Amino acid sequence: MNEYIERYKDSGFKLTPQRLAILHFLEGNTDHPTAEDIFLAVKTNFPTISIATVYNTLQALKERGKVLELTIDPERKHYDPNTTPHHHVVCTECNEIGDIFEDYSETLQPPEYVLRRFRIAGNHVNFYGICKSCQDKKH
Amino acid sequence: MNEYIERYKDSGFKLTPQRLAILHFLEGNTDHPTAEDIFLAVKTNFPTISIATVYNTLQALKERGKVLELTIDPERKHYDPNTTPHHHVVCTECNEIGDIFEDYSETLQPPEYVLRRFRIAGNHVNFYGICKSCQDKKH
DNA sequence: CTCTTACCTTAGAACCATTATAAGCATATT
DNA sequence: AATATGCTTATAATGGTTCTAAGGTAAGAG
Repeated sequence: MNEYIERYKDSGFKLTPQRLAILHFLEGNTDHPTAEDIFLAVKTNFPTISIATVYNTLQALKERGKVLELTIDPERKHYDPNTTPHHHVVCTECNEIGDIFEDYSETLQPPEYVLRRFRIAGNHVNFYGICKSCQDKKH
Repeated sequence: MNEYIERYKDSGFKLTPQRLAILHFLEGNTDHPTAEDIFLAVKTNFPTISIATVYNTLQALKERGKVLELTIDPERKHYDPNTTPHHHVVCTECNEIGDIFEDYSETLQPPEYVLRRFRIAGNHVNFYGICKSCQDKKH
């Protein structure tokens, strides 16, 4: 837990028990949970937590660059504690999201007509497909 | 208008006046409109149209592969009548979306550990940046 | 032609993820 | 101990999207 104290002091981010529980759940999590996923998981150890606290905490983490909000699933937002540049693969059946750690930056150059209209800050690749368990479901 | 009759007969998609108005607005449109954008635009020529009809029509077009639903803007869905493979650039300030017609498919190969878990059907690149008019707004 | 059927449109209600509100709580500072 | 600040919470509000149910339309059957 000292890791957190180190990481968040000076950032005006109070490490309350609720926030520690959320941070602990997110630490190393590669499931790309939704706010509700986080809420339900933390609730088992911390039954009084409110969904509003989850959203508030995610907002604060987002502002501090500690978490990425993913707009990939058309139905809800997902959160990714891995803020290093990487990409994703999404199951078009169940919306499961997987990580892709591959550096495509060399080849992903936006064309001239885009550079004239936008100052580009980053990019992100999504692959779409069907995951194993959804393939199996279709007998 | 005969183009539409040709294009949609046999697909069980009735070409009502409302649908023709929506198709006409979408034809060649590169603005990536939201359902509300479409509703407001069509409403000027067709004041009785309902937003439900816009959503119903978009759903039907989506199912027939005539329109792509874009999950890029965290706030709302956008629709793209251009269904050929292409990519997008998004302004992180105003959510304006631009098209990128560049073929990255050669180099966008998902790694082995992804191919084992997903049957990949496609990919999509988003570039993030700030558009001209938002750059100017920050004086 | 009329009748039937299938599908479409519409207003409004419902839904649901997310955000806002306002009251109470906890902790650090004076 | 008093105060201030920021956090948590339940609940309400918001807003995009979907659902519902009633009526409309037009093509095909008789």
